[in-house]
Amino acid sequence: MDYKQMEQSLKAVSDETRMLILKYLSKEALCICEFTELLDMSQPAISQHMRKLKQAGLICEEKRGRWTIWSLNEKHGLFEVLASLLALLPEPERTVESLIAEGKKVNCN
Amino acid sequence: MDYKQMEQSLKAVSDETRMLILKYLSKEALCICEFTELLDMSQPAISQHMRKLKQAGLICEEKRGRWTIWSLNEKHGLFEVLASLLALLPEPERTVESLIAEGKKVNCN
DNA sequence: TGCATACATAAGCGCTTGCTTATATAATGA
DNA sequence: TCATTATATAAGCAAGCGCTTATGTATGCA
Repeated sequence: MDYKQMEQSLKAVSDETRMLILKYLSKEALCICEFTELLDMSQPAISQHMRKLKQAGLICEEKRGRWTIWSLNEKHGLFEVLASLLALLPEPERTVESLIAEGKKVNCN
Repeated sequence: MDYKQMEQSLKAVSDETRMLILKYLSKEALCICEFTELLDMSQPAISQHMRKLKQAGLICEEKRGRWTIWSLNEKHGLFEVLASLLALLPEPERTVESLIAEGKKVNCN
């Protein structure tokens, strides 16, 4: 891997919001509207973070109906390192389980 | 490790110049004036990169005479991850050996 | 004592980042 | 068909980044 590529990938990761997004995605695929709930952030803000992660090749999108489902790209050259980084981080307070309990989890299967 | 701390550490790493500095330091301790030669950069620019890496706790300084000798902080929580990241990067074109050959390597022992 | 060396720090400047608000697009459903 | 939903995109703006030049500080040496 060259320096520029690693720089771009690490810059994409080194943001608290995006680290949270990646932490959630390390457990399950999610869509934008779920992140706006989980992170209590505006939809454009989340969309822009997703774009940055996608440009770095760290996540994949899959359009399904109105939703775009995002997941970690396991084929990224830094996937293993990323996984060990995410493992060092605590579980976020707001969980996907609590979303389900509140009936806010989208069912896009 | 909390999110803010990892964000600060990764932000410090995710810069091409600083990745090069860390790559050199993964082999041996060096001082500022050697980096100005190795990276062909101004002294203040290097000093400011060092300050950023030090604030993130990634490197240690040791004052010896007029020189400040910098080395990797092996006790940093991300040291192992950092080492595996640096291992993925190619050797820089300009080597410390070439500095020695040109008589530009400082001997501060 | 005086000058050179090694380094730190500060101000300034152009560029990037991450949010906001506003708007566009595309799919779904009554 | 028309409103709703999910998402993308654009413009604008404050804050941060990385360099420059200028200057301060401490050490070593003649």
